[in-house]
Amino acid sequence: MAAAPDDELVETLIGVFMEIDGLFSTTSRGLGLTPQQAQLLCFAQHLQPSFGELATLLHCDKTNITGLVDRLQRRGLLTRQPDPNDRRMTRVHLTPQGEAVTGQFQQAINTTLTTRFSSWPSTQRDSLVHLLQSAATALRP
Amino acid sequence: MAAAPDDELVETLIGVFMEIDGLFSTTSRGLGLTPQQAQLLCFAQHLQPSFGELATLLHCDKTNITGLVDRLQRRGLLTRQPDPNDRRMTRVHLTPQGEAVTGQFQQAINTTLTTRFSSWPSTQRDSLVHLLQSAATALRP
DNA sequence: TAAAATAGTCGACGCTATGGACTATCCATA
DNA sequence: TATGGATAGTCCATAGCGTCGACTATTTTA
Repeated sequence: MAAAPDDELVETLIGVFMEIDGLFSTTSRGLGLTPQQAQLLCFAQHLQPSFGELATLLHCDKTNITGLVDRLQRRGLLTRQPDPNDRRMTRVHLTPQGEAVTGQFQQAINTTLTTRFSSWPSTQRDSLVHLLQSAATALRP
Repeated sequence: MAAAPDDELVETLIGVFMEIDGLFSTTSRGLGLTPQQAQLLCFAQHLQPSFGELATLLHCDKTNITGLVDRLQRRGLLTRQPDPNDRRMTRVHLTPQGEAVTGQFQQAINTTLTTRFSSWPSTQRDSLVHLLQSAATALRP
């Protein structure tokens, strides 16, 4: 492959991406959720996002959100709440059951991820956190 | 959130993951491919993977690969080749046209990713590469 | 007040993903 | 060497994802 330095950065970034992708898929499936559903629930946990906000957060069309929310609402994990300030908007609120399963998902991700890094010395972990924070802002255009 | 140090690592990892996820989606869509199709083409570029290998690489069931390959074959981007050593297996080979579009995809990812990091000094880039390589192996169970 | 922009919904269409049943092939080992 | 078990791919049915275009209701702006 004879990777140039830049290609090496790209390559490792994608390697980490694919590992986390797999972790997200298997973890959400284990809880009876699709990855998209799990991601939506995580976004709805602290904000009460509107449908349009969910569409931009999930990088998809707004018409997709309708069905996504329908299925999660049918299972009692969230509710539609009208926005008091703008009657065009609908906001998504998690039910207690939705909070529970979202917490389960996050905890599962958290424990597998932290156990994977448990052998790392804290100095190495700190420098990775620091570099990843810069990388995340660099990646946002 | 008052994140503990470990939660901070998880949080930044997921932040980077989601940015790359969005980049993959928009880039593949721009070339008329789904993200799964683009990923399959990338895997088929240097190896000639069997269907089962593709299934594990893409973290999905083998029954899914049949249709995925069907659609890419119908568009002339790859061919099915019987394995000479094991007549149960079918291997996937890219056509020249498939090589071309795969190269376009990779180059698009590559350039946007490297321009995002263009302002980074090379020492910082090197240490990120080094840490990410360790992280990728740590993430593989 | 009329025109333009925004928020969500619906229907049609194709792609993704799984599970179960099926065929063909390979590989033990009796 | 036969036969039983494992493996590789396919097909079907079903559910979910994702987009586009058209539509209604509600703001916003001119």
